[in-house]
Amino acid sequence: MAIAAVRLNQLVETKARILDAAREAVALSGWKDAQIALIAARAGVATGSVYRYFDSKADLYAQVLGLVSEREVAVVAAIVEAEGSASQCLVDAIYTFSVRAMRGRRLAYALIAEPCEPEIDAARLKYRAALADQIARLVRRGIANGEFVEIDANVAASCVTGAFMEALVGPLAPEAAPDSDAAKAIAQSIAGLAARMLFRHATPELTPVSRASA
Amino acid sequence: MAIAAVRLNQLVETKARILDAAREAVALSGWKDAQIALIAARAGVATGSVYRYFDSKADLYAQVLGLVSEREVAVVAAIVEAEGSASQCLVDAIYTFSVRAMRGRRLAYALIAEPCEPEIDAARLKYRAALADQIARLVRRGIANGEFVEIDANVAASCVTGAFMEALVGPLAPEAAPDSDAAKAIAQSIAGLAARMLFRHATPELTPVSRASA
DNA sequence: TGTATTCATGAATTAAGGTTCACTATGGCA
DNA sequence: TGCCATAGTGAACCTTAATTCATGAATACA
Repeated sequence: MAIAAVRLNQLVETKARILDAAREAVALSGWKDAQIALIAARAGVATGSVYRYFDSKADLYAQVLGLVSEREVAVVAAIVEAEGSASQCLVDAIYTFSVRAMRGRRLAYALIAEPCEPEIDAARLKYRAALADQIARLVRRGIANGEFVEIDANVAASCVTGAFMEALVGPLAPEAAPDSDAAKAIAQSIAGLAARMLFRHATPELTPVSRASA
Repeated sequence: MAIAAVRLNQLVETKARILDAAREAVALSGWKDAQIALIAARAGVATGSVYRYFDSKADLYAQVLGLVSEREVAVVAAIVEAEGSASQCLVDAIYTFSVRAMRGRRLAYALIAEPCEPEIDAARLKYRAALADQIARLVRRGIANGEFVEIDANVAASCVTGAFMEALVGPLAPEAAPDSDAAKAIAQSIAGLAARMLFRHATPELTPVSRASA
């Protein structure tokens, strides 16, 4: 039993290694290198082995995208849950998401904007929807306590999500390369703007200092 | 010379027929039917003939996307140029774009959100950029005359463009099917929200009646 | 009418990478 | 030690459309 567990661990580990290799490849040079043979080589396994862990290429990359997305969605979710005004949480969430994206720019670009296969495109839609869901919760809170204008929470969440995602496309593009300070400034503009959509009254401060390091 | 002109016309006409066929096919059932052989049949020419007019499949679809986009960008540009407050023009532009998109829902879905080949994805980015450029002009005007908050016009334009585009994804999806009235209501929500991002003061009326029929 | 040029045809070819599978290696177990 | 189940291997296979091209038809012009 103990040894069977070791064996199971190896399986889990190999799968993780393939997922990692795939993520790294995408983070390094985008979808053009998202080829089974290349990823297998990078993971140190044979091409065929990939198919012991994943049904298909689409499955593999959907899982890669899912893993990375989950992490980002979780970060946003944590900020959404945080205490404080809905307005401030919204600004923080967008700011943090943006800064993190620009920190891992190549991967973020691949996940958000880079032209890619239809299957990956489809997985992206889910990712965006998951993000929008988190934002929607925050929107409802803000509407409930009077901070935000009264509007359909899902429409509002889509608008907010679209706003900051689209605004990131330019800064994330490989030919752009804002340094850390520029990235923070961009993130602040984006967060301030996108959140303004919903504010009933004045704009809150755009200085999400504390949670920004998340 | 006279006859050469006739001949030239036929060439132009055939090319147009292929473009039309491609557009129709996409408008009918999306990118899955965007196949050279199918489009050729639909246009009433042989498969090989398509290659007398287009370098490649990617070229053909880039041109299809370009043609349709140009029209929409032109509509937006006209509203951007129109007299009146920048705020009102912004709301009108977004409203009109949204209503038009939902009127030609399947094609709009394909152009905006449907998972597709990387080459088409790439063409989409240009389309969005062109739209954002128009919005940016309006943003500059609004900033100049004090209607809008002072903010980088390009970032702002991206946010606005992203906001309404993303908000349209849901309503445009094939499984959704808002009727004409519902579509107008959605368009109004979107336009009102997206534009609010920029307003320095109060929200203007969300009743872009006159230009909405454009 | 003859001929050169251009255009159209669509079956055959190509390409590129995803997927399979017959075989081998490994490690647990009696 | 020998056997079995499970994991690994990677070259060969397939699939699916895009693309080509040898051939034929049509047109302009002398």
